Formats: sequence, C-alpha cells, structure tokens
Amino acid sequence: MGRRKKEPQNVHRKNISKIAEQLFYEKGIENTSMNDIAKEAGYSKATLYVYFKNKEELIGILVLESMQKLHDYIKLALEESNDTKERYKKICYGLVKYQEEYPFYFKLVLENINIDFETTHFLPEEKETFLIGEQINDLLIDFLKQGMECGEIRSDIEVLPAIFSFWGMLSGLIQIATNKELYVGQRMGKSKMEFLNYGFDMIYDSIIVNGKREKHF
Amino acid sequence: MGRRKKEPQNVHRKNISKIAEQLFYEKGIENTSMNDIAKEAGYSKATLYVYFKNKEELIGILVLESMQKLHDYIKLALEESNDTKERYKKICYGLVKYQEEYPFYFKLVLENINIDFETTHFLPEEKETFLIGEQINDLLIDFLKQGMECGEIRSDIEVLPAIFSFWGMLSGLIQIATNKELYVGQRMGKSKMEFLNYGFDMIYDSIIVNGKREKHF
Amino acid sequence: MGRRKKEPQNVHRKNISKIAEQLFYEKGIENTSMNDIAKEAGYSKATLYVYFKNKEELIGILVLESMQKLHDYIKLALEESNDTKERYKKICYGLVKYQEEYPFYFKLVLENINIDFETTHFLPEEKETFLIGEQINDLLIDFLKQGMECGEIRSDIEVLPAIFSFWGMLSGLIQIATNKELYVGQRMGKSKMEFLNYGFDMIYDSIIVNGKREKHF
Amino acid sequence: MGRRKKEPQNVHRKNISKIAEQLFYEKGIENTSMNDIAKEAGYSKATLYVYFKNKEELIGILVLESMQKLHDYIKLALEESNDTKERYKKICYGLVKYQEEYPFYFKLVLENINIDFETTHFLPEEKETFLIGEQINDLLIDFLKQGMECGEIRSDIEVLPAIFSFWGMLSGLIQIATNKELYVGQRMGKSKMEFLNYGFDMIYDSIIVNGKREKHF
DNA sequence: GATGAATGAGGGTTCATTCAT
DNA sequence: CATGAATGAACCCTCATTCAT
Repeated sequence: MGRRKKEPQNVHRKNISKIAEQLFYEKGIENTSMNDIAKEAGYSKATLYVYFKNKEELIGILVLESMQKLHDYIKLALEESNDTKERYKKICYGLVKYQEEYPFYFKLVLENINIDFETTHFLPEEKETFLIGEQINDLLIDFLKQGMECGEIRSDIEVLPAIFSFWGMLSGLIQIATNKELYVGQRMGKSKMEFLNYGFDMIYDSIIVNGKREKHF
Repeated sequence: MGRRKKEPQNVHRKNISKIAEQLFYEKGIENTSMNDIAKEAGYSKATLYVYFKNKEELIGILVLESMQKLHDYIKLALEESNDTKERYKKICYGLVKYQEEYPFYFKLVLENINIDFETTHFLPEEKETFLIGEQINDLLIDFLKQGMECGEIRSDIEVLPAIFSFWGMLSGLIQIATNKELYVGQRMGKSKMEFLNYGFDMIYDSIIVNGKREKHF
Repeated sequence: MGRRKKEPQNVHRKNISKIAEQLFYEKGIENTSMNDIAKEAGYSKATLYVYFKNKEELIGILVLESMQKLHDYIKLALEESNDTKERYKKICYGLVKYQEEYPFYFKLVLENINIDFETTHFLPEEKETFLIGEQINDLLIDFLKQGMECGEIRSDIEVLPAIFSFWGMLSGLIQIATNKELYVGQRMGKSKMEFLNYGFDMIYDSIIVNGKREKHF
Repeated sequence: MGRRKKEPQNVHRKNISKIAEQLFYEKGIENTSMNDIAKEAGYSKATLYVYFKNKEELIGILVLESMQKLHDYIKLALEESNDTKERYKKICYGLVKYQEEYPFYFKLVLENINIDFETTHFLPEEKETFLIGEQINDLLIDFLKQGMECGEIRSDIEVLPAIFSFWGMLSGLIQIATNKELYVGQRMGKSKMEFLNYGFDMIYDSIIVNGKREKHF
C-alpha cells in the first residue's frame, strides 16, 4: 500500500477511534486487537501507535469523548424546554440517541461514571472522565430540584439516591431495549422506541406527585 | 503426580466449574486462562478438556447453572408469600442475592436472556439457557397478573412490556448499586442495600394503583 | 513437525541453554531473539517458555551455571598441586579452558562477579551467582595467602586488591588473546597459548619475591 | 516547526553524535533508539538519516572518534615526559581518562582493535578504525623500545607480545575497577584510582629490570 | 536540506488447544 | 481416564528505515 495522503492529524485519530469504537462494541475490548483495528481502519499496526500511545490510551480517549458527548446531549435536552415531563423525556431521548450513536461508550460509561472514586491511580484522561461524570450528575440534580420546586415532582424524594436510581433504571432499560429489540418486536409487537417510551413513562410515574399520574397508552 | 481417584465424572466437572466461576469472578473471563483454572483446581490443563470441550463450553455451562439458580431464587421468592409487594421485594432480593453470588454472570445473563432469538448458531447450553430465560419470564408474568387480579397493581399495565421494563430497571439499579457502592456510601451515606431499597420502592410505585403509594423513608 | 519424544525435562533445558549460550556469544544477548533460539534449537518458540519463565531467567541460569563451572575449575586447579607457581598456572589454564568452553559466560561473569553489591533488587539466580562469586574470591585469597606463607609470593602484597587486579589482568589477557588470535599468530608468530603463557608469566613476575624471577622464554 | 538554520553539515553531525554518545553511555547501544537520539538532539528522526546512513554508521563514527581520542591521549602521555615509569603511568592515566570519557566504547574498542583482520567486509570508517589501532600499537612499541634502550625495562622482553599483554591487562584492570568500584570501596577501602594505581604498579613491576622494583604502598 | 508520516519486520510473551502415552 | 509436553496463532508494542513533500 502506498503512502497516505497528508491529512490533518485529527482526521486519522478520528478514523482510528471510530473504527475502534465499532469493533470494541461488536467484539468487546479484550477481543479486539490493535491488529484488527489497524486492518479495519486501513492503517498499518505501527501507525496506530503514532496516533495513540497504546491501547489503553485509545480506550481512555474513547471514553472521555463519549462522556463529553453524553454531557452535551443532556445539557441540550434541559435547555430545550421548561416543562418537567418534557425535559425528562428529552433527557431519555438524549440517552437513547447517545446509545445508538455510541453503543460501545454507553456500556462503558455506565460502568465507569464515578467508579474511579474507588481507584487510586488516575491517568490524565481518567481524571477528566471523572470530572465530566460529576458535571452530568450536577445537571440532573438541578433538573430534579427544579421539578420539585414547581410542584411536579414529589418533594419527598431524596435527590442523590433518585438520580442514581434514574441512571440505573434508564440505562438498564435502554440496554435491554437494545439487546432484545427483535424479541420485543416479535413478542410484543412494539418497536424499540415504543417499548422505551413505555418504560420511560413507568419510571416517570414513580417520581411525580401523586395526582398527576396518567393512564398509560 | 499419580492418577486421580476414580470419582464420578460429575464431581470433576463440579470441581472445575466451581474454581472457574471463582476465577472468572475475581479476574474476569478474558483474564482467566485455562491454565489458571487447571492449576487452581489441581488438575492438569489437558484434563480440563476431558470434561469440557473448550473454554466456551465451560463458560456456557456456568452461565446456564447461574440462570438455573436465578430461576430458583425467583420461584422461591414467589412461593414465600402471597402479598404482592412482599413478593415483589422478595424477587428484588433474589436478584440481589444472585448478583452477589454470580456477579460475573449477572451482566452476561442480562445480555443473554432471549437475545438468542437473533442468533442462528446455538450451542446446546445456549438453547437451555434460553429456555430457562423463558421460564423466568413466565414466572414474572404470573406474578404481575396475580397482582393485577388482586387489585394491587394497576390494570392498565401491559404485562410483557412491563416485565421487560422491570428487568431492565432492576438490573440497571443493581448494577449501579454494585459499581458505585463506595460512592453511594460516601456521598449519600447509604449502604448498598439501603440505596437499593430506595430504588426498588421507586420502581414499585410505578406499577401500583394510584391510591396505594406511600411516602417513602 | 511432529511431537517430540519424551525425554527428561533436563535434556530440553540443556538443549535450549546450550544453543542460547552459543547464540548469545555469537550475536550478543540483545541481538538474539527467543525466536532465534527456538529455531536453532529445533523447538517452537512457545516451548522455550515451558522450560524457562522468560528470557531473563534463561540468561540468569546460564550465568549461574557458568559461575559454578568456573568455581569448579579453579577449585580443581588448586587441588592438583602444592607448588605456588604450578597452582597459579593451573588457575590460569582453568580460566582459559573455561573461556574456551563457555566463551559467552566468560564475558558475562567478568562483568558480574560481585557487581550485584551495588544492586538492590536480586533475582534468586542473581543471589546465588553472587554467592558463588564470593566463593571464587575466597579460593583465590587462600591461594595467595598460602603462597605468601611459603615465601614464594611477596609479602608486601595486599591480598584483596591483588586478587582483583589478578582478575582484571588475567581476564583482560585472555580476552585479547581470544579476540586477536589470528592477529597474534600472523604478527608474532605465536599461538594463542604461547602468547597467553607469555602474559601469565609477566603477571606472575609481578607478585613473586624479588629473587625468584626467571628469564623468560 | 520551521526549518533549521543553515549550518555547516559538520555541526549537525557533531550535535547528533554528541547526543548519541551520551545516550549510548547511559542506556547502552541496543537500548537507545534512533528516536531517542532524534528527540534528545532536537532533530526529526528522518533528519538523522540525512547525516548518517544508518545506525551502524553512527556507531562506527563514534567508535572511530573515540579511537582517535585514545590515540591522542597516548601520544600526549608519551610527549610529556622522558622517564619510563612516568610515561608508563601517564599512559595508564590516559587510558583511564579515555575509559571515563567514553566508557561505552572502551569495551568496543578493546574488542575491535585489529580484529578486523579477520573480517572481510569493511565499512570506510572501520578501515580507519583499524589504522588508528595500528598507530596506537606503534606508539606503544616505541615506548617499550626506548624503555629497554635506557635500561629501565627488561631486555628479555618480546615487544609485540608485551604490548598486547599490556593492552589486555590494563584494559582488564580498568574494566574491573569500573565495574566493581563500589565493591572495591566497601571491601578494600580503596578508591577506584587507588586500586588502579596498585594494579598499574603490579604490571609495571613485571617489565622492569630486576633490581628496580620498589616496595609498594 | 529537513521532516511528518508511515510501515514491515520483529521483539518477548501468553494462551487455548492437541496429541501420544 | 489423565496428563506432560508441545505448539500455532495471536497479542501488544518498538524500531530502524523510507518516502513524498
């Protein structure tokens, strides 16, 4: 293969990380070799190491980028509306969009937000990752508080536990919706989005004030 | 080393899979080599291949066993009480117990229940795994239906979607409770179990009939 | 290639280390890959790792073995005679023999005897290597002391510095005799052994009591 | 980065070889990559290949340079005095100085002087290296002959063998003094230089005429 | 002349698996 | 049945070197 056209560094990094993300998602990190990534991306194995110090850094950067994206999605969702339920749904959709765009990151992020608290050794990227995770939490805390202030959300809710429960439930829901999309379609006659909406509403019901629950569907 | 005492096949399989399970838990599947398992279990590496066709089969069987345990836990949970909320909580605790006992498979199972619909190639164990998954679903469907019949659970609920939502939410919750146990403790002053109870109650609230919600905590 | 005949472990280790020694000597440690060794020895690369934990261990064991051999040669030399000069020459010949039999070790050993004093981290082999090095020193110290007692060797000599000077001179001499064998032959008309004897005598002259020097050659 | 100022070729070669020399010393030739050299010297990796055909040539030139230095040291030593012992000691100190300045090449040179006789392939630099080696020999031959003429050095000595023995002994001595500096200090209470002087005197004793030996120390 | 970019070849090491016994 | 022994294939990573600009 001939030499590559001169392109800005960044293009190559993007090329590579894009492919890496794909392969990591499809086969798992451990089962994706640098060789695989190189071949699939059309570079030489050695070239990967020109753009990334090692596999670890490649992963770290992937996670970091994805966290940033996730943060942006949620921030945007909250800015688009003032109505609590609408904002909630927008957040959910943001999460779904994120999951669809960065399926691999999705899994990773869920496993990593804040977890670094327990770790003593931080790579530079990991530190940043942790910070963005905190920012996302702050965004959600604000959302919840505002919902409570305007009387839409139950005031007996504890903010932090609720946020974390949210995270767990929503991500679990999205995960299952993705993994079993076909099954859901065949057995329930629901599209992934329909199923998700059902679940999102279930979750919302759990936090709104008593009188506001609607009959679903 | 001399030959091993003649013991029923099954004993050896159990010995091996027990150790494997342990190691998989401690170090992850990818980071546990057949060598590790053999050494720890006190067999020769080659002997592992007498009892298991390959690593994949070993894993498959482990997953299968764990699914069976999960099924048993849930079945037991449902038999222990007739009160809907109690049964619900018992199911949740069963899940937690399962997660603690088979932390490693927890994720695997979540990704595997039913998903095989989409797969063309089935190992024998995978087929069984799938069947047990179905049985678990059936158990939960019955639970939900009975809850609706006795007027505790909202009747406007669609059974199948609700079950799957449950799965997603509960597993997501448990996952996060486990991954962030330390964080939860430090920032919320809650133990893992306290946090989980909070979340379980949130979820339950979403399915019970309107008037029955209690103030939490 | 078919499977290997069953031979005692030790045979394989010897096979491998023999070849390794050869290659290390010919091309240097750094320029000899495990692959080279494997190919030359007729084993698969992976097989090397059955018999040696890694390259480092292979080297370490090589050094250790060679030190042992050296020790034995010197011990033998000292036991063969009681005459100081004879013993001295026997030691020299022992060194030469050792150099010819283990040319690679020769270099290594010279660089390693005692040097580990300066190192903080010891591999098990390194410790042993060091100990054998000390034993060799002790042998030589005894020899020198006995020579002084019987009035053959100058009594104004400081034992330890003399031993170390010996080491340096003798090994340097042998090294050059080996490296420049051809040159020595062509330019001096001397065989390697003749040249060495010349040098050995020079060195001996420096330690004997004044009146005993002979005219050389 | 902008282009480099136009400077005479030679400056760049010096810059590079200076750094290379340093790194080779610190980490060894094998463990010093062209990358390391380039970075440390502030050039691009590719630029190194503008000034040196390859790593081998870079090393060759370094060796050559060092040989030249050694030659100069010895020449200077001989010019500084007419007294045989003084000249001898000056030569020794010249060698020590050389070893300290070019520790890494010391070994290389010892292995390479004249050895190329046996080699069929000569790089241009290697040829020169060989010639300087010869010149050094000539210097020493003259020294020895003059010492014999003035009655200080034993006349029964064969010049060429003695020279080579010298080389071997002195270099061996210096090598050991360097490798075991710490050990020598701890066990003998001697500085490297004290130890070396001891050894140098021992060697000198072996070539002077019988009556002139002094009691040492 | 100087360099950014790229790479083929190879480094040590591990692993799941096989086969003769 | 159980295993010691062996290995092909793969893994992450590094390096000297080249080439278009």
